[in-house]
Amino acid sequence: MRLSHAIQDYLKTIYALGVEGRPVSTTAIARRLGIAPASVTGMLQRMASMSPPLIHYRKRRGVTLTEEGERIALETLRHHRLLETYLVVNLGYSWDAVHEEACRLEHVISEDFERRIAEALGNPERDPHGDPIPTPDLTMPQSDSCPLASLQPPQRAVVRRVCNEEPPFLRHIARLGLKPGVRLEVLERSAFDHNLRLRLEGHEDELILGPAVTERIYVEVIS
Amino acid sequence: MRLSHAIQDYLKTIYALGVEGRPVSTTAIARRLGIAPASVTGMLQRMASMSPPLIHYRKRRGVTLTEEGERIALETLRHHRLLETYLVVNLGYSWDAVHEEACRLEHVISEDFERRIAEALGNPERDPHGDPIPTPDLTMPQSDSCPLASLQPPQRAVVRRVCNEEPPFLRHIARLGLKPGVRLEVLERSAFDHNLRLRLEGHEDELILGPAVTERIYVEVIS
DNA sequence: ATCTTAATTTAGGATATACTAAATACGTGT
DNA sequence: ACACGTATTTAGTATATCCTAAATTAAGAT
Repeated sequence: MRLSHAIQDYLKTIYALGVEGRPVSTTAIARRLGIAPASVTGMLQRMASMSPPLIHYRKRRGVTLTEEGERIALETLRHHRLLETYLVVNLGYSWDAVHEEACRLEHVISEDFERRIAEALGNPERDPHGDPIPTPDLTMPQSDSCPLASLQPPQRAVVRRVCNEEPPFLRHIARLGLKPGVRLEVLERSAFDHNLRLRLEGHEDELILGPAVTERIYVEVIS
Repeated sequence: MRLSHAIQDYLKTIYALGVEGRPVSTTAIARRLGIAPASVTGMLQRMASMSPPLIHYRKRRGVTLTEEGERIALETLRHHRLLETYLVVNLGYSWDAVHEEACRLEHVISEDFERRIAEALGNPERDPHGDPIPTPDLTMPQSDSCPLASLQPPQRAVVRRVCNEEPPFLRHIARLGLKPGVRLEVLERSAFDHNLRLRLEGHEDELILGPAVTERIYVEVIS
């Protein structure tokens, strides 16, 4: 049975908000999707009473995904991230412009289309922002990156992932040269504002970044 | 203002059925879209009363497109045919598999996406079936092809266009080698069933085709 | 234990897009 | 001019997805 775009978006959202199986609240979903909480309640009730059910719903306790719900969330996420990658690699989009386009395309492409772009890209494991792409059998590649914000001088690390889809943020990051794959060294962490001073590999000048940035950038520490 | 997929489909259909400005009937639209005539009436009324109106609607007389309606029909058709071309040329689809995929994608791609695939393809004027692709300023390329069915021996012609999207039909045509660009010579036209006997350039054996096929294949006569 | 506030759900509507059944208009042949 | 069959429209419903306003529940503070 073909599910609606709206439902696919709900599932993606619940997947994204539900770290380690903890239930996701109505309000959190509403905020993320930009719709009224009351509308979310209605939809959650419907999704819980479908067969098979897409979510476990406990009144006023929040929701978690069923196996079926997670399957569809991952399917949609795979579409999204493969599309983002394809748009950048094969159609010359800049990385800040792909999210919106992929959000619309992800709901309508066929499994055939998915397979073809995956193959054209060489079955990538990461999209241009470094987000892991669910594999064809819908398991999410794991990685042990941590927020840049958690590093201490003089640790060195590689940028792995930028966790914010907003175009202005992404343009800012790109201008600084912080794209996935870039190596960096933390020079100083200031006490109260938690700013980080760091140097990027191959760059002369230093950067100072606040937590609003460093918490969104995930890195892998170089031992 | 962004129009719904449904409305875009109605406009495409009215465009396709409305040869030389003649009004299109409710029933014809319903048949083509596979929905009930009553549903079409409702939608046509809505489309006629939008601002700007998308169609001229005269009760029980049928509808024609307004300038705005035609603009959107052509825009959608441009999307559709560029997508079909892109799927065949850049993603290796066979020509009988692209219609369905393009029907879903055409409603969600951005103008930016349109521009990029057009450029990647070298701004083609025809899709894989030979259908003309509206230009970026939304004029439809004209051509003077005619149905293969209208030829008489010993006329010679080039296949230009196959006017039927059904995958089995397209597979049949491809198996015969009748793709756009192929030259052929009409050897005989039989009197009552209007079968055509013909030979394709570069093929040894002859073909005999009935009107169900020859009326769907458009050719340009070689003088 | 109660009060207050924030989160959530219920109730009642709106819109877009379909449906079926019934009513109406049109065009053709007599 | 009329009657019949076909095309079309109207009327009344259904579903999906959103909304706002009001009611309810839960959780933390006094």
